Amino acid sequence: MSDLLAHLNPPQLAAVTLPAQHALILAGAGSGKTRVLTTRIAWLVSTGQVGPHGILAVTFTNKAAKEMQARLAAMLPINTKGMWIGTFHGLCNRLLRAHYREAGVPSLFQILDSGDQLSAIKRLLKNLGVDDEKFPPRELMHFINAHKEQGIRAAQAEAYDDYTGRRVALYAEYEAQCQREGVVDFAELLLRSYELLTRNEPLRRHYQQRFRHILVDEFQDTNRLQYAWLKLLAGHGGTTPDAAGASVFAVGDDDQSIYAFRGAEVGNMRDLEREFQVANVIRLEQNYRSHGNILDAANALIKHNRGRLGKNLWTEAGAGEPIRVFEGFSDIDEARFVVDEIRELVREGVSRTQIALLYRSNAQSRVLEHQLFSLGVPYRVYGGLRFFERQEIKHALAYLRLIANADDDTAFARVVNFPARGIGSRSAEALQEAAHRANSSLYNAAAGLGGKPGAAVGHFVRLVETLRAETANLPLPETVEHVIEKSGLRQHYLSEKEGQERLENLDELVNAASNFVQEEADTIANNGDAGALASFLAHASLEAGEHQAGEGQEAVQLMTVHAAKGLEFDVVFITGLEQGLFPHENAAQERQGVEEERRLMYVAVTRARRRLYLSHAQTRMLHGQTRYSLPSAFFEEIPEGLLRKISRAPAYAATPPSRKASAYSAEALPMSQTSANGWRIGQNVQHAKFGCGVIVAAEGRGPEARVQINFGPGGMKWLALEYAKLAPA
DNA sequence: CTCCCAGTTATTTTT
DNA sequence: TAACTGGGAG
Repeated sequence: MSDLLAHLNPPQLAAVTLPAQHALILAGAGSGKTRVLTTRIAWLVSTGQVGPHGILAVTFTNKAAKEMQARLAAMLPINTKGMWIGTFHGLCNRLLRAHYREAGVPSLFQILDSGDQLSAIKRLLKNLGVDDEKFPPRELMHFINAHKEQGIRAAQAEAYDDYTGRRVALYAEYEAQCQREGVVDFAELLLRSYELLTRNEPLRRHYQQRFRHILVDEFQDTNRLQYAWLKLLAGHGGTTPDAAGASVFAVGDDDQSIYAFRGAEVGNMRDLEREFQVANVIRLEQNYRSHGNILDAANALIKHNRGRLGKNLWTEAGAGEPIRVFEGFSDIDEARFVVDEIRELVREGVSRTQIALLYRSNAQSRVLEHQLFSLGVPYRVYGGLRFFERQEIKHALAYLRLIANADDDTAFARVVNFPARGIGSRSAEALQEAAHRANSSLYNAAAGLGGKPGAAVGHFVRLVETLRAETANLPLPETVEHVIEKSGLRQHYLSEKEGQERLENLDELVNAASNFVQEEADTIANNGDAGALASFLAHASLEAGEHQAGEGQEAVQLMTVHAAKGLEFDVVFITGLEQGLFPHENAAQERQGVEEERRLMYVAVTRARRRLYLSHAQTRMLHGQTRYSLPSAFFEEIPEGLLRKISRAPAYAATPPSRKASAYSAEALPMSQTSANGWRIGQNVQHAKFGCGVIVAAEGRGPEARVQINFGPGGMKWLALEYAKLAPA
């Protein structure tokens, strides 16, 4: 046990060995947060304060849950499988499977991922004859999820106007449809298990007494429902706090809260402190990742935010290099600089996997990729389609879902005519119609219809029935294999010209099933083969798999700043640091928007271990138009002394820029972009009220003429030339 | 049913 | 610019 606590710094040690009371750990970037969390659990268990049974550890991502699981397995001589360690959604799934009757869901309920949910909503609108122009499915989905994440059911939702009234009604219809089909979306997993525990007192007491210690990772990312769920499990559910409740150990960093846009409430940190009367707030401020200059920059930047819980990172490592700043005259120029610099670093021996290229939005990767590709630098882009989201995989899973639950209309609609078997839109509509009238599932309607609108529908029903019968006693991997074969999926992709990769993925699905069976052997043994299929399907929905994109080993890493959270690299390039892009212009409108952008920048900066580059471009191709921007306001928020402006290394300076000759001078800008009244796009101007800006766009002539100006911190403004008092700057 | 064209739109994303 | 969607034609 003593080596368990060895090498912990004083605050870390204090956090790990805190008595069984509520605690809030403010863990700065690179301060050993995961280590504290796992060591805390290991310490609690190995000192006999609590059995593995009494632990509940919650994370946001499967990756984090797995890492915690693995580290614990290495620290403790016991089987860690008995502990409840997982994501919010994974744990709720577990709860609902265990108590499906009490929760009012079928034993083999299916989980809709966001794509499935969207198709379910589209189908609902079609069935009800609702105009999807007036009620865009995406918007409705967001409306429904936002309500669920606030713990609000359709019955309680406020209809403050006619339009919202309609949306609430659709929310109610959606709930009914899900219930009928025996499916549950992501938000529903949480809400349903929250309601289960609220309404079922014996069950609630059982879990409240069972879990003695609740540990939460990335607490700043919790939404309201997740917080309420934690409160309930910790015994803070009723008006009378339960004396026998669990101790909550929450670890988070308000400065790294970057998911407000999807419902995260940083305020939960303060609420926890207040409502749980947290006496133990511990700050982990010693950073083991970055050199001093990088931390100083991060600290100075984040100081511009208000209402922080407060934290200042420091390191024992030296100051290190200054932060390098580069200004390109175009996005292409910027990319060229970045790639030249990368090649130089690689030549000096830096591993490409230790170089990260970060950007605010995915579209920015294009130019960078182009440059990397043309100079033959291996790279890997994060994001994009993941394994279980690929269409061939979703198709195969849909067949499996129908076997497990014939009422799953989303799965039915997906594959009833895939591979094509002559069930076109008219048969599909007839089916929808029949199902709607009979208030039954598509599958039942199809079975009841017999063979009337063409034998094809009957064929499909029989196919599914045959598949179900034939796979009833097969082990999971064989079931998957069988379904791929007999559904005609393999045949279909065999004859498709681009089908090769899809076939490989289908084979990979069989492998995934084998691995799953092996890993979950003990869990599955209790539930039988039907249980194995259901848990595999849940696994597929809850864990979409790796962001697979060219597993190239020695490759430069490209990703959005969001995707970089939690990662670290020796060398980091933050690109596109321009006003309007980063901070993003849409954020200026949102409440607290700019502060969230600043936290995003803080996350980006603190990814770097040894060297940090900040780059921006004067012009950039955006939505097919050339945009002119000022450097990001964030440059002003970092002490000048930490920054060093650099220009291209002499050897590369000679490379002729392609898009425009002679950079850096406004005169070089194309005259075709000249607007009325002598003002030019790209020109720097001064405005009495808004200060300095750049003309970004222009329209109209004479007295109608308007120009759009990017005023940096002042935002983007359209001004009529006739009235605006502009002066050249 | 499939293919093609025109129109639309354009932060960030895990489960 | 480019990617995706929906509608219409073959």
